[in-house]
Amino acid sequence: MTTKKIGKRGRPRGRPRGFDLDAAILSALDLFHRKGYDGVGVAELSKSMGITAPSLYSAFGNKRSLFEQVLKHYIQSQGDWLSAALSVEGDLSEVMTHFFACAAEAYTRDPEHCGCLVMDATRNCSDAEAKALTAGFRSATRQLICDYIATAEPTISKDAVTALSDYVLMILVGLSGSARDGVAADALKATAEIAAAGFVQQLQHHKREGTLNE
Amino acid sequence: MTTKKIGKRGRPRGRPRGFDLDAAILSALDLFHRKGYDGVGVAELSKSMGITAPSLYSAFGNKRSLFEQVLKHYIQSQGDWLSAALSVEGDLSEVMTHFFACAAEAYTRDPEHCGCLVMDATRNCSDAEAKALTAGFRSATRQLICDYIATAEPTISKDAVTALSDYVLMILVGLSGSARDGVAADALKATAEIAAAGFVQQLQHHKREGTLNE
DNA sequence: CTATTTCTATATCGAGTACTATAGAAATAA
DNA sequence: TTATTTCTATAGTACTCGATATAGAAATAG
Repeated sequence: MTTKKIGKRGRPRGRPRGFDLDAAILSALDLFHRKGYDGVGVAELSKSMGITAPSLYSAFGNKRSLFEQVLKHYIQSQGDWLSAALSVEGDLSEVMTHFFACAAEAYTRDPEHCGCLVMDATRNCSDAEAKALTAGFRSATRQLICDYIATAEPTISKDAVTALSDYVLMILVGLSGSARDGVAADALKATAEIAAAGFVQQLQHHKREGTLNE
Repeated sequence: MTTKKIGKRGRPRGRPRGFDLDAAILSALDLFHRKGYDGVGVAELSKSMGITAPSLYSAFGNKRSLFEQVLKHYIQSQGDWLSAALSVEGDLSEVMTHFFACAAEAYTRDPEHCGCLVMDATRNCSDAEAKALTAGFRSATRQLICDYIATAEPTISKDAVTALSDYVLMILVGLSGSARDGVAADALKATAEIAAAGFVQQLQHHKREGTLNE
């Protein structure tokens, strides 16, 4: 993990790396998603990548730093369903109902990689810094949802936005955990619909409150 | 873990055990609840119990068997809120709203032991048999809820009971996981109320279906 | 070519994992 | 008392953990 001095022909000075970084990250993502952070060892990671431990450390620093890069890659690739689900047309109730359905679908799409890496990869993890990494991404997700709700429904109170956002995140935790517990895709989708009904009802409750106070 | 031959005075033959079994199980429960199954080692367990590893193995067999006994103790003590919450007077909607509130309260009552042992202790666990133990208790919980709903509302279809039970368990997973993620007690209680609203609405939907088909 | 840089492979570090063989201590029964 | 049973403590099994020191191989620059 040292900075590379670039030669005149654009290539770094010494012997070039003998493996593909992105492929290695994908390989690590596969394992971290299956087994969680503590469930995977460096030996298994390096073997799955087809490289040796020193090469892994040279390329990624350490296990935690590799996990961080895996998380970022995950957000950019698999995590795109989130922003996509919030980009559809419709009022807030419709969008969030669609959003919950998308979550249930995303969390069960690949039976080998159930649930969400951000939600569940560091559960019962002994490494506090690794837990902080996922916590940061969860916090960012919560902020995203907060902003979306506040923009879509400017009339409801800040407290109401907070409560609804907390609820949405709790549902994501529940859907991800249930998916990892083996709940089937259609069953999870049905529970997501019920969860959406709760959101819609609570939102209408807050909207009534808002108009009463005008 | 051998069977003990009882002497004439009711006490076993040899040297009696020098520590309290129940206190040891409580000590193990404390650690398993904090850190999960894989997060605790036998050395830490025995140290916390104030005994040595051989004494632990003699008394409990192995780590997994100790965990099993801890789980059973947990169900009988902390888990009593579940049956208690289902024993109150009221219609199904009222009871389940109370049930969700009780779950949120139970999962945040002790800040040192957030969430539910059955829901979260074996997340990302490498021991398949330990995972099967918690899965069995989750399955029993689901059955309990299934039976309760079917008894309280005999008119709704079997599929509706299944869908509602799946939803309840998903909410428990979400509440437990969120509690372990550090969501505050009052915030979790607010989300539990929204989740209850979803249950009530879906139940009324199924009841309308039921009366239409009569 | 030589010198330099950087990758890779072997082998290993100390610490921790679940678990146990052995011996001694403490209770019992006879 | 002596013999038996069972607990406890020391020490150690073989294994895995994350991480690395060292040496050699392969690419560069000059």
